[in-house]
This record gives sequence, C-alpha cells and structure tokens, in this order.
Amino acid sequence: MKIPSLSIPRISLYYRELLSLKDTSVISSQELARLTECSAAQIRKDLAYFGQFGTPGRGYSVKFLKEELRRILGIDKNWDVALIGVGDLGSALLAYKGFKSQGFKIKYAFDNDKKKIEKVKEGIKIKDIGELKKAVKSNKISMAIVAVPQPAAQEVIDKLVSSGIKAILNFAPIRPKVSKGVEILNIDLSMELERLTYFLNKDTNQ
Amino acid sequence: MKIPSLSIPRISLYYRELLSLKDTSVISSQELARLTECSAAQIRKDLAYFGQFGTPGRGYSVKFLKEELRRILGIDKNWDVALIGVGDLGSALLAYKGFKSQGFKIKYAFDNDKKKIEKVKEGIKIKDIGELKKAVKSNKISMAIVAVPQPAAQEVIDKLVSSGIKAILNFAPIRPKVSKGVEILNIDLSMELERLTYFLNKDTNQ
DNA sequence: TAGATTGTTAATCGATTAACAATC
DNA sequence: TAGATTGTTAATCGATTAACAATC
Repeated sequence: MKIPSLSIPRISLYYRELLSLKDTSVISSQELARLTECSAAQIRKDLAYFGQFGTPGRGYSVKFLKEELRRILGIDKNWDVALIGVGDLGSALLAYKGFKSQGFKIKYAFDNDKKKIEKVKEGIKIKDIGELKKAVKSNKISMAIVAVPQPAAQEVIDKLVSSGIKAILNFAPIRPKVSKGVEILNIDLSMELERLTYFLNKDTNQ
Repeated sequence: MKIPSLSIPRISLYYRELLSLKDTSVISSQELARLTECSAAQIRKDLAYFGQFGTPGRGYSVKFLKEELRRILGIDKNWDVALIGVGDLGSALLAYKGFKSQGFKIKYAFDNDKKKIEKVKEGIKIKDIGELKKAVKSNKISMAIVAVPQPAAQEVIDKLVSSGIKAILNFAPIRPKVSKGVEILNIDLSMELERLTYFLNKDTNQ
C-alpha cells in the first residue's frame, strides 16, 4: 500500500506525545488527537497503514504503541550518523542535545579544513573528508548530515552517495541531485524565513 | 482565494532558481519546470494565484518575475529578526552566511545567561531576555528565531507573542501553543532524522 | 448487556495535472 | 501567418474526514 509521505512526520509526532505518558496507560485516538492537534480519524488511518495496534472499545496500550511506532520509524535500532562540515552549524549539530534524547548520535565528523582535521570535538575526532569512503564502508554508516557551505554541497553529496550513504539531511541551500534509492531531506533556513515573511506580508499586499 | 500553503515554498524555489538567470532573459514555465523539478502546469497555477506575470507565446521576463516574487514573498522589504537563545545553535544561526545572501539579518539577540549578556557576537550585543518586550516595541521587530533548550521554549514563545512578535521560527522540539494571528514554523531536527530512519528501515520491515 | 472505541469503507475535500482557447 | 506559451477551466488524483459495523 502507498503510504502518504505526510503520515511519517505525524507518526513521529504521535510517538513524541506518547513519550510523555505512562507505559501502563491506555489512550484512545481521540485523546491522542487532542494532544497532537491531529484528527482522531487521521490517527487511526495513519496507524492502519502499518497494522492493527488497538483494541475496539478500549484504545491503544501506550507501552505497546510506543514499541510499534519505534519499530515503524526504525528507531528501535541504532543508526550511526556522519556529519560533513564542522563549521558553526556543524559544530552546533554535533553538540545538539536533542539528538541524544531521541536516540541519535553523530559518531563521525569530516571536514576539508586542515586546521580542523584531527581535532576532537564533543568526543569525536574530525577526519579528512578523503577518508569518508573508507569510514562509511567499514562502519556501515547509512545516514549523513551535510553542513558545508553551499558551493561545496553538491560535490560532498556526490561523494556521500558514491560512498554508499543512503539517507542525507542537507542544510546547504541547494536542491541536490541524488541517484534513485537515496533519500535526501533539505532544510533551507532562508526558505523557511521566506514562508514567514510571506505570512507577515500577505495582509498588506493582497 | 485560498492559496495552498505548499505553493509558498515552491514560489521560494522558483525565485531561488531565477536568481541564477540573467535579468535580460525570458523563461517559459516549461524551462522553469526543468530547473525546479516542478510541473509546468503547477508553476503557472502557483503564479496565477497572485496575478498574471507572463506573456502568452513568449514566457516570463526574468527581471519582472523576480521582482514580483520578491514582492509576493515579502522580501522586497527588510525584516529585522530577533534571535532568542545564543547557545551553540543560536550562535551558528547568528553567523549563518546564507541569511545575508537572501536579505535576512538577525539584528537582535537575547539570552538569560548572565555570562553571555552584554557580550558581542557577530557584531550584535546580546541582551537580557527581560529587555525583549521593550526592544520589540521600539524597533518594530516582527520575526523571531527561537533556539533555546526545550524546557524553556514554551515560556520564551509566550513572551515573544505577548511582546507583539507575529512570526516565529522555532528549533525547540515542542509543538508550541500560540494565539491566532501568530505564525509559527517548527524545525524539529530529530523528527527530520526519523523521516530518514523510516526510509532506511522500510524495506527491511514492511 | 450497554457503552466505548477500533479498523475500514465511503464521502468529501483540496491539490495537481491535463487540456485548450486566447493571444503574443 | 504559424508557432509558442500563457492563464484558466475541467478532469484526475490523493489525502482527509465522516460514518459505522465489528468487537472489546
């Protein structure tokens, strides 16, 4: 079955809200709807894409649903993440506390700046980007975060893909070309701000 | 007319691609479609929500369309941005080069850490968060970026809203409650990574 | 048993795509 | 004029919501 791509971030959101509930409790789609500001029907539909997790007349076991959502999202296993580009943004991501609490850990960091290479940040020794391929192969890394300046981004991403990386979170303001089978997610900070200026502007202009 | 919210990031994308073209040139929806990987029909539809910018048989003047898209997105004016939270991520955003090239500038920075207050970073003097309201009022700031730790986020956002901020880009992993008329955009880094682990996992599990 | 709530099917809504008359 | 391409209407597609039989 085709799963709408918007279901996945919602599943993340359901999971996030369940984390604040006791494992022993039971929750109905209606209660979860109130917590997440999604509709109860949508929650049941989203879950139904993946199986039957509830009990008619009762609701969902919080403990069981948490486990199932972890499994669906793939966060029941550990994924080692590589960071490319240890500038301001890269360093901030390396230090970001929010990853750890959700079970993510950046375990490898690469840069092309001789002054940074071999330095240790947040317990990670920064490696030359030339060592990327070897590290990806021998450590079975499948996810990478790209935080290099825009002009370097496509080249870095090509290198990631040819090294066998399958999923990329990219912060450089480009729409990179990647081969099929590689998932890329772009976070373009200026574009996000433009959504806000559009909002601020719209009553004025239209 | 109701404008689909997904049109706006696409308009940003069209604008981004136009920037790389000569002002003297003319572009058809089909050519722009190739550049942006959107459909030509969608481009014409998105533009049609805002007016008639092209010439049948010819296409769109790049110079004119750029100007119009800037106006639609509201980036034909300057918007002063306030940053709340000058930790690792906040500092990285303060230094982020990508904002400037798109005409954004963080002009005010706030924190509650006595050790940071009055220090200067990237030419901005960090102020006590207690001074927020006064600064917002007297400088007509309408946009803010929130980069504080999760436990502080809702309180900070409440303060922003009561100070008159109308648009917020939030990096804390919560879904903040804001009053109507305030636009909030959340970037939750762990949730983005979960979209990637879902992708990496899906062939294995389903 | 009566009340509650799931999982699923059908109805609705909204967004994308296709088609084409208008027009440069 | 012939060819190209817009702006717009109609058709299609996909996602959300509503409704309800099944069932705990």
